[in-house]
Amino acid sequence: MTTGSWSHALIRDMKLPANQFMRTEAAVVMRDKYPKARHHFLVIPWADIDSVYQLSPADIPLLHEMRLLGVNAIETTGQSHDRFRLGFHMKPSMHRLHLHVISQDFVSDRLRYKEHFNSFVTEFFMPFESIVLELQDKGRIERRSQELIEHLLRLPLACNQCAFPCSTLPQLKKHLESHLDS
DNA sequence: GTTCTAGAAC
DNA sequence: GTTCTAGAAC
Repeated sequence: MTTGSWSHALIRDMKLPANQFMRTEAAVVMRDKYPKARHHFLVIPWADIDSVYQLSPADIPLLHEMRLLGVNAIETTGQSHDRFRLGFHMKPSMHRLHLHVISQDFVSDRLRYKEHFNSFVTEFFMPFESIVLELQDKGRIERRSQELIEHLLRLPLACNQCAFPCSTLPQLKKHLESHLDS
């Protein structure tokens, strides 16, 4: 194994039946190994697509199948669809396209860094529909600048559900718990 | 992606 | 004292 093998973990793990929460001929749903909210799924295609930046308009039917799998996964949680968002990270660390399906509580012991939170609540999280629209309009997904990526991940912490000010991550995490079951 | 850790920043 | 940041991981 090379030192970069961690970045191929999704490609490895999706093949293991124990990890396949759902599967079709096109894609697999896995639970995120380090969930950043109470419900956090990944939808990963079998096709060798590295990231959103390798997508073409021909992949739109696949994307819609991935979205449908994500919706099916949401339904197993018993929670309302509007408590979830589906989207892709602007700069993914792991190889193989993966659609995040994540509940918006962000209550998780695995949410440990400011960047974790900002990667899901800022424009760093690129909503499913906006990716489809960009593919339709431009024929591909244009790479974002490193400056923009760093800016988004370093934005001040702000609760995604209200205007409560949170200056530190421990403060935010405690505040997020107060939103549960509300 | 995560973990560990030292030093800075608060 | 607590939190954040940044770099290494053989």
